[in-house]
Amino acid sequence: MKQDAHASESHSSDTGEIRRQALYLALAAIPLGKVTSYGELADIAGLGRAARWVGRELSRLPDGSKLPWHRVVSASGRPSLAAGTLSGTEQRARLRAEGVTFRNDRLDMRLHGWRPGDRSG
DNA sequence: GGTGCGGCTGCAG
DNA sequence: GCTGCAGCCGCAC
Repeated sequence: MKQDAHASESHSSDTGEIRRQALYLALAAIPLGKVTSYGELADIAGLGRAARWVGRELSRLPDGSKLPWHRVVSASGRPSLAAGTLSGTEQRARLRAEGVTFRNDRLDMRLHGWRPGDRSG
């Protein structure tokens, strides 16, 4: 059966909110010292291929957020943020602080890459 | 309700 | 390994 529209007063953007929370949950699930890609994170959150949307949401996160946004990098293992930017520098600093080693502005996804069910964490 | 855009991704050169 | 191009999904005009 289908629920009537006026039954859910927050129908205007509840789906978007749920997706956002799913994203936050998936992001919070990334263990320390591990990283994941935008596409992977989107898949984990059940968003499919909405990798770009993930990146956009991460950029909208407040500075005081407890979420490990710095653990999200591109699939190639390179931070999407430019090294010259403030956020880019902070991302690299946080990752290195967690034990992630960089090599030529890139990290080893085979070593630091995380996926749901990974026993490394 | 259609169009454009995005912190991406995968493939080809 | 880097650059260029097309595909994808969801959000903001």
